[in-house]
Parts: sequence; C-alpha cells; structure tokens
Amino acid sequence: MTDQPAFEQVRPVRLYERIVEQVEAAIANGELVPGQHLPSERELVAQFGTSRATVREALRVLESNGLVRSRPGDPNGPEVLPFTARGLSKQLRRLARAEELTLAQLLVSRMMLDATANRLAAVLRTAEQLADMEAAIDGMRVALDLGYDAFGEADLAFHEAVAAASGNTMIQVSNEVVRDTVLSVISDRIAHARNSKALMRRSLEHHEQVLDAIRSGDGPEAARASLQSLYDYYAGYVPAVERRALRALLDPAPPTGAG
Amino acid sequence: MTDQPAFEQVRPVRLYERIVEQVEAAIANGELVPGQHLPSERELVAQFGTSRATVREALRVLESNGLVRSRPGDPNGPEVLPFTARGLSKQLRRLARAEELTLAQLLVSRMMLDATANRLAAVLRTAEQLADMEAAIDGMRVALDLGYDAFGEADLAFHEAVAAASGNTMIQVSNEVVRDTVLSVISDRIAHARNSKALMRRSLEHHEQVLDAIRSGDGPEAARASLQSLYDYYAGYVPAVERRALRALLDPAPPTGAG
DNA sequence: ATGCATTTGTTCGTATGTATC
DNA sequence: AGATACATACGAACAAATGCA
Repeated sequence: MTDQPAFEQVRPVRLYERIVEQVEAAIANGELVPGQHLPSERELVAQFGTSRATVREALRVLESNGLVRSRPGDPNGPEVLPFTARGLSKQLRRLARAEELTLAQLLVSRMMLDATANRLAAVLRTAEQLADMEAAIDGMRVALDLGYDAFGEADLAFHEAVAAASGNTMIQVSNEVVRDTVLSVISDRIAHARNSKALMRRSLEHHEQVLDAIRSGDGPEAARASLQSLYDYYAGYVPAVERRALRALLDPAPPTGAG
Repeated sequence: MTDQPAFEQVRPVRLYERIVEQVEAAIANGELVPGQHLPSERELVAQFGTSRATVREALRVLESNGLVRSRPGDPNGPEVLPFTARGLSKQLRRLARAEELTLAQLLVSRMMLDATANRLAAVLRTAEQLADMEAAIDGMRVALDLGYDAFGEADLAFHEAVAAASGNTMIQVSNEVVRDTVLSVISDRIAHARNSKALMRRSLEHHEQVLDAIRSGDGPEAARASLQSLYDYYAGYVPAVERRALRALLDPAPPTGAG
C-alpha cells in the first residue's frame, strides 16, 4: 500500500517562526494563561538558544497579533494578554480594504449574523436579557430628540443585548467586528443622512418589531424583521447589481413569481 | 459646545510599529501593488532612519500578516503579496479556541454559515459553479463503496463549491474554519460511526436535495435542506439542553403549537 | 520617597549562506 | 563561473524605563 513517497513541499522556516509557534501553542493549550508572564528576553534567549534579535522578532509578531505585550523595564517579562477581537477586526478591515470584501458582502454577513442572533435570542433569552433590550429601545426612543450620536449608541446597545442573549460567542464577536467594519467603510457616505429624524423613527419602529417578536418567542419573525430593517437602512448604499445577494436573504418565498 | 477636552489615552508607540503603519498604508491605498517589491532592508534603513534590527522587526510583522515576503539574497527586496484570507483564518481559529466554544455553539455557527451560503448560491451561482457541485455529488455517490475517507472528501468538495458560489469571502472563510474546528472537536467520537453506509446514503440524499434546490434557484429550500441535513447528522452529539439552539434554526414555523 | 538592579528599546558591527546578473 | 548585493543570524553595547528594596 506504499503508493508514492508523497513528499511535502519544503520552505525555509525562520527561527523566529518556530519561537512564535511554540509560544502560540503554549497559550492555545492553556500552559500559558492571560495574566501570566513569559520569561525575560534574555531568559528566552537562553531557553531557545538563539540570539536576542531573533527572540525579539518573535515577540514583535506575537505582540502585533495581540497575544502578548512587553514593556520596557518590566522585570516580569512580556505579559500574556486576554483574548480580544482586535486582531480579527484588523484582518477583516484589511480584507475589506483590499476590496476582496465589498460593502455588499459585509452587509450580507451582517444580516446573516444579526438575523441568527435574533432568532436564537427569541428562544433562549432570559428575563434579565429581555429587560436589557427593552431598556435599549427606551433609550432609542428618548434619543430621537437628542440627535444621531445618542440614537446610534442606544441602537448599538440593543444589538449587543441581542447578541449576548443569543448565547453564541462566535456570532456575538463576529457581529461586533462586522458591524464596526461596515460603519468604517461607509461612515463618510452615511454621515449627511444621519440626522434625518424620519430615518431614526423608521429604524425605531423596526427595532420595536424585532423586540416584540423576541418577547413573544417568535424566532422566525424576529429574524425576518431584523433582515428587513437592515435592508431598508443600508441597501441604498449598495450598487444595484449586488443588491441581489441582499434580497436573497429576505423573502422566504421562492422567486417563482413575477419579476 | 466644548464639552470636555476628551483626551486620548497615550501609549508608547514603537519605532517598528510606525514602519509597519507606513507600509500598510502604502499597500492599502494602492501605492504598493502585489508583485511590486519594497526597497532592500539597507535601503529601508536609510529611508526610515532607524537601525537594521528595527526595520527587520517591522518586516517580520508584515510577513506574519501575509502582506510581504522576503527571501535571503533577493536583490529585488521584499515582495508585496496578493491578499489572502490566511490571517483572517488564523484569527478566527484563535477566537474558536480562546472562547472555548461548545460544540453546540460551533454547530449553530456552521448551520448559519452553510444555510446562508446555500441560499446565496441558489441565486448567484454560475453554470460552471453548478457543474462543480454536481461533480462533487457524483463523487459522493461513487465513494459510497469506497469508505468514509473518500466520501468525506467529496462532501468537503461540495461544501466548498457552494461556499465559492456564495460570492462572499467572509462566509467562505468562516465556514471553512468552523467546519475544521467542528471536525477536530468530535472526530474521535464520530470515527466509529463513520463507516456506516446507511449514514452516508442518508447524507447523500440530503445533499442531493440541496443541489436540486440550488439548481432550481430556490434559496429558501436550499437553506432549509442544508439545515436539516446538518441537524440530523450532528444533533446526536449535542447535549439535550443545548439542542434547543440548534432547533431554533430549523423550523420557519413559530413555536406556538403544542410542546 | 530614593536609588539600585534589571529589563526592554534601539543601535552598530560582523560572519555566513543565498539569489541574481 | 564569479562577483555582487542580499537576508539571516549572532554578539556587544548604551539609554530609557520599570519594579523592588
């Protein structure tokens, strides 16, 4: 059964990469816990048997990925950081800028994430989480007269309350990151339309629909309403050809009808 | 209207970070295009006015983020790379590990991603992409008699064809990562059941349903069938209490009926 | 509150193997 | 095939920053 040797392609693996791998592995499997400290640079030099420059290159990479932080003069050595979504956010933004991710793609992702979070929240929410959502909606209602900044803040609070109630960290974090990325991509274009009170009122109505559905435990309706809300709010910024993808998420009815 | 000064937090910004920022910016705004080359390390030392080690730390960070690649002896200098989703994939994997996602959470994410990809693919697929899916299904059919390894491979090919046809890089990459993670979590438990021909046949039927829906452009049906397929295949491995979340994604009908 | 020992940030010099012309 | 310029990696050094006695 010895088919063929099946050699793998080899590429030169730098010393600093091996150090990165070892530290990453140690963090991944729990040997190193956030708050703990790595040995000092010179100690690492001894342990890895390389020069200080090499160790430092590895530390810089780990640092830029948000895994550790080293400060000058700290005798404790580089600190292992708790997880943040900063690296994920950075990569997404990069992807968006490279125009591998169009606004339409980002919005599709956002609709998917938000709709699913709402659907889950309708079933899984606790009374306390429901109260958080209601408080956020109240905040939006009050903020109608305070301008978009306050309104946007309350809006954000609602979506985060829903995401938390979904009980799914993956969806929660992804949604957060995608939401930020969407805003960073079109914030300039959307700025002039923001203060339209009519838009805010409409948005509020949509959110109230979603909340009603969640309150009554109707997941599909919560999902439907949130999809419609996002579509109405953002579709105008998407080129017409790409709007097909957004619409594909909307109607549960097959498109066998008239055009 | 001058509320308060609103000072920002300051933290020491390393020299290597500034270099990274400048190069990233140059790539982001198109000054540097994939295929182009940065000046040699020594030339960069002159331009940035720092030492070699500092420039190298910056290059290592850029390299680990997949933006450039430097080879020893290359007189052209470090090459600017075309964009890949490798960095995003790495960060997503980190999220999955760090947050200690339960199997239920991973499966919910997988169902969400796969259903959306199918829904989009039903509307956006090209003829060629449809052919890829059909080829994959044919492969599954053939592999019924070849055992699970071949079957799983064809299965994977189908899902990747669908993801590609969704036209959404975010969904494609996320789905890939989540799928891998799910398998790595339960591969041991599922191994003994793998070779059940009945299971494979049932899985094939489900996939054929999905393909039919995609072929006829029926997004909602494609989503429904894929959700049902994943649920049937994996729900048994999820603790009963957590199964509620999975079921919440299934029925479009509100749960107002009998318990 | 002060100093001291230690650590990091950064620089310079050098030896070695490599890719290109 | 050789010359040249390059990246990899090492070692020593100094200034600034930190934590602890």
